[in-house]
Amino acid sequence: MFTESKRRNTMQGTRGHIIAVARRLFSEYGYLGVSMSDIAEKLNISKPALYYHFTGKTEIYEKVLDEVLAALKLSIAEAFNEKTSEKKLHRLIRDYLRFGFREKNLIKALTLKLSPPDRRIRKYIIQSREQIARSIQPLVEEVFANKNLARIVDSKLMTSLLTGMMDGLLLEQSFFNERIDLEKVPSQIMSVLFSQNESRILKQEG
Amino acid sequence: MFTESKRRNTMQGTRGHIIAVARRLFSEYGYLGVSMSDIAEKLNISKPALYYHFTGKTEIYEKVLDEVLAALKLSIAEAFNEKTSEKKLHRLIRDYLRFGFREKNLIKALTLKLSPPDRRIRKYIIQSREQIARSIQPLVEEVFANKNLARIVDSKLMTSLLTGMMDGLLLEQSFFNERIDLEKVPSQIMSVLFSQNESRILKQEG
DNA sequence: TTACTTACTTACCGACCGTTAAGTAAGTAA
DNA sequence: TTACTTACTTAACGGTCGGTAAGTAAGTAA
Repeated sequence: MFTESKRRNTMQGTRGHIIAVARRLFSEYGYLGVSMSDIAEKLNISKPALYYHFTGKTEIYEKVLDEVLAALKLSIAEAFNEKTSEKKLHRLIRDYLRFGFREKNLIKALTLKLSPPDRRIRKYIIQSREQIARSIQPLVEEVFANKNLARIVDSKLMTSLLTGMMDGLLLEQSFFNERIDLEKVPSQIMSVLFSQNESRILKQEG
Repeated sequence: MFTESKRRNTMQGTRGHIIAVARRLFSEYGYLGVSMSDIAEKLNISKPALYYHFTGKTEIYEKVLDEVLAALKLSIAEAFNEKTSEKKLHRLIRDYLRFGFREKNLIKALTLKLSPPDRRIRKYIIQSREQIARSIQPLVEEVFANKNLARIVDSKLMTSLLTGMMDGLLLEQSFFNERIDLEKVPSQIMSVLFSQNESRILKQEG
């Protein structure tokens, strides 16, 4: 029989370790900034061992993206558990920023043109971003509905401005090393985007 | 004497060509995505010829940044020629977005960690970004001064949100290939950021 | 015990990286 | 003409890249 305990390294376990380590490296240094040797070294295994588990660098990157984007989607879904629209959006902003801070360069790196074999990764990222935007937009619409701004800016652009703002903050923050204050900034973003004259939308949620 | 006309390639002329070509390439593919061979090939000269004019890749990149950032600063300075604060800011936003579109990956690429010899480039970029932020902030303050928001969000964060928003839009736009509509978007950004109940701040400027 | 699979390792491949050494044709200065 | 400088070229360097071929120790199945 297959005695799990005596096996020192199971296929699945090692794959998981590789992805976890690669995720940290790619998030920090970007796709071009991380070599297969870097990954292997961090794992204390040989470079070719990586090719036992994956077909190549591209596949590893793809699996890392799978994991990360799944986590982001989950995080967004959870924000919908909050009670009011405002609280939902507030939490979504906070979690998005938190996420973006951890995975700094993972996606950003891919905006750079890549060699042909990596086009499908690009496609995959674009798809994922579209999905994310689509999941945010209804929420923006809700919060946004009864404001006067709705006559000037449609909710799609508004969503775009919101995600843009968040991405931009993350970009800026990766230059200067000040961390975004997740206690305050989400509220302030909401004030800026959605407040009219009076703006006492939100405290923190418990 | 020095007969300029018979000389086929003058030092300065060639340097200028190299920088111009390198600028286009770095803007499109980022620092790591462009090799010295790429640059040389586009110029129809040999790779070592580049080392006659520059000490290395780093210096070329630095000169490209010099040129580009000077252009951006000039463009910002020109925005201050407009008459009202609103028009100034409107034009600044438009020009910033236009600029960012052209130089997509030039600066973004540098958010990725670089090898030690390139640290100074990073430093240089950070400095430049700080300068730019400082030049925008007073304008934000002006437009922002008599709005209620000023009590909730300070002008520094507001500036940060503005540049963040613009950078984020550019980032997003580099994923999907839709161009930003420079006729409309700047006004809409201003509406979102600065409008209170009534928002008829701006048409276009002639 | 024997045959086979799993999970690696060592050694190496060709391509390309940024960079340098050495040579050279053309132009300039005396 | 001679000596020198300018603006390159060809050839090659050591290093690293992503990827592969071949061998191997340990575990499993009969």
